[in-house]
Amino acid sequence: MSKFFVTTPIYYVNDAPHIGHAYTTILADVLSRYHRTIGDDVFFLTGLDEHGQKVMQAAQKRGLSSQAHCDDLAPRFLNLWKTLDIEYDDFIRTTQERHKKIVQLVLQKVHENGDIYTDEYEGWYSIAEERFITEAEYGSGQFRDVKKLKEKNYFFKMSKYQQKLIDHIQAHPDFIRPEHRKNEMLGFLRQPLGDLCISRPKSRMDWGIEIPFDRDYVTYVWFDALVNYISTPGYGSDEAKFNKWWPADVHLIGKDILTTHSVYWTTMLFSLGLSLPKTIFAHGWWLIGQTKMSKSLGNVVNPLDLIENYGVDAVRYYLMREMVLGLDANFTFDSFIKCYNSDLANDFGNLLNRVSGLIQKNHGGQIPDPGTLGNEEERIKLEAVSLPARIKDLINEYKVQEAVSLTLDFVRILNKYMEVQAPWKLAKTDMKGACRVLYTAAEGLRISSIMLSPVMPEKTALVLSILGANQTLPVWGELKPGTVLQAHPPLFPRIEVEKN
RNA sequence: CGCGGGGUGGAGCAGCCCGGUAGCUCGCAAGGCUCAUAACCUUGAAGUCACAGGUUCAAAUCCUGUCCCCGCAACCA
Repeated sequence: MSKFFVTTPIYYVNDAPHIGHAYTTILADVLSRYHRTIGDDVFFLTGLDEHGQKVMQAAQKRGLSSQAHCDDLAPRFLNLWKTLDIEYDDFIRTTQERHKKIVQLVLQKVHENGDIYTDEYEGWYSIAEERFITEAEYGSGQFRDVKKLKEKNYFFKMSKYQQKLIDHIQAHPDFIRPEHRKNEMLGFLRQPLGDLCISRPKSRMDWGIEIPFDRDYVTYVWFDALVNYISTPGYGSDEAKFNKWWPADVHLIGKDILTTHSVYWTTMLFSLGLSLPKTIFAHGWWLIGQTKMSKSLGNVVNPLDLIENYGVDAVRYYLMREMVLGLDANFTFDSFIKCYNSDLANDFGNLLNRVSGLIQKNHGGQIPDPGTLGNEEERIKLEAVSLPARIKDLINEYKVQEAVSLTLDFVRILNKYMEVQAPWKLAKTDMKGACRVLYTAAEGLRISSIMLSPVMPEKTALVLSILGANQTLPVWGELKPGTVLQAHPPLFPRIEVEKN
């Protein structure tokens, strides 16, 4: 048995949860569930980033303490995860004591290693936003009341590890994925790397973790947030646990925070002398039409609306089926409906109805005995039993979309098999043949359900319970003849769209 | 010449690394079946594989150039 440690980013508590958050978290959940089904020991970590200026300001506006504000907002994410059937193993909040003390420990260590120094930071400061803005932001001209400001701050010697990082990326082709992101990072690293400002004076912003060697400062986002990946699995608090889980098998992130993870986080780990995560996987964005989803455009899709109407499994399936991991994907209502109707209603759901309907009608509602398999059945069996290994390869390559497609291909093979064998005809002339065909189709359906269970935990559990096959393995022959089928409504009722 | 990815039937994509009848899903047309959620199965129409050269017996696939689209260029999944 091997272990699998997967993380999502910790989400900023002030954002409203949207499809991007949901996507990353569902992806992590699908990978986790998959690894659990093959017997791996899984640790799935997600959580919230609760410090920083925006939180502080929002809390002040509401007349709440910053902590009370966070406590009020955190359930928005927790409730969404519940609705989305997310089975995480730990949920870290950066304001938790267990996290804060480890961040301080980390800062202390990095400081002792000589990787933190003070300097005067000079940059463009936006009075309206109460923060320093980047050169690029300044150049955009979107900020008013901007002035040059000098401030003493603490800096992390990121530059010191530049060459080591380049070497690591080149020596580990799976470290940054997909490959074109790796190339991007190597391109980025051809220029000299600067150091990282990691502090804020409390006089300006005090909602953060106090820097252990200077109480007038709090640490700013990087150490605060990224350290969650090691503080949660026990760094500095539970050595056995930490050694079991670290390094992470994969940090799942959006492509927008690739630099943060592959450069900032990585150099921090270098300073601590810890090993690096095996893979940092940057997925793409969900686009609406051809444009990015954004609050200002007002085109943000709330996953909860879709779930309410079509069920959580359909939404999970669509998100996994439609996006090639690493590339951007288009979210359209139309493609959602098509995906739902063709894959889930017509192919998967309908196969269940065909099989269970015939067994009900001609075989007294009991799964028939297959007798001796013929050539066609052997062919189906071969497809079925080779499926788990093929899917394992795809999942290990993070080709979730292909793994899902492959399973659906098998479902289509089963539909075709039914069509060709026509057990409804056989029942009139060759009862043994009808039994053999229906058993084979039902067994194929069972195995495909198991393969789809990480993506659609609820509906596949339903199918398996209808077949009386809960807790079974994707091995041929686990379906027991004689089992009484349960009656059921259509699994995925077709969505009828009004044509205009 | 900052770095990188891509341009394949009406739509969305795979194939390109390891040259050799252009594949999948959706849509469209005709037929079949009628167990099933008007679902399922078969067949068909539809592609100068961005463009121009080159290598080769043979190129979507390798090389060169051109045009167009997109991503990254330090902090929105």
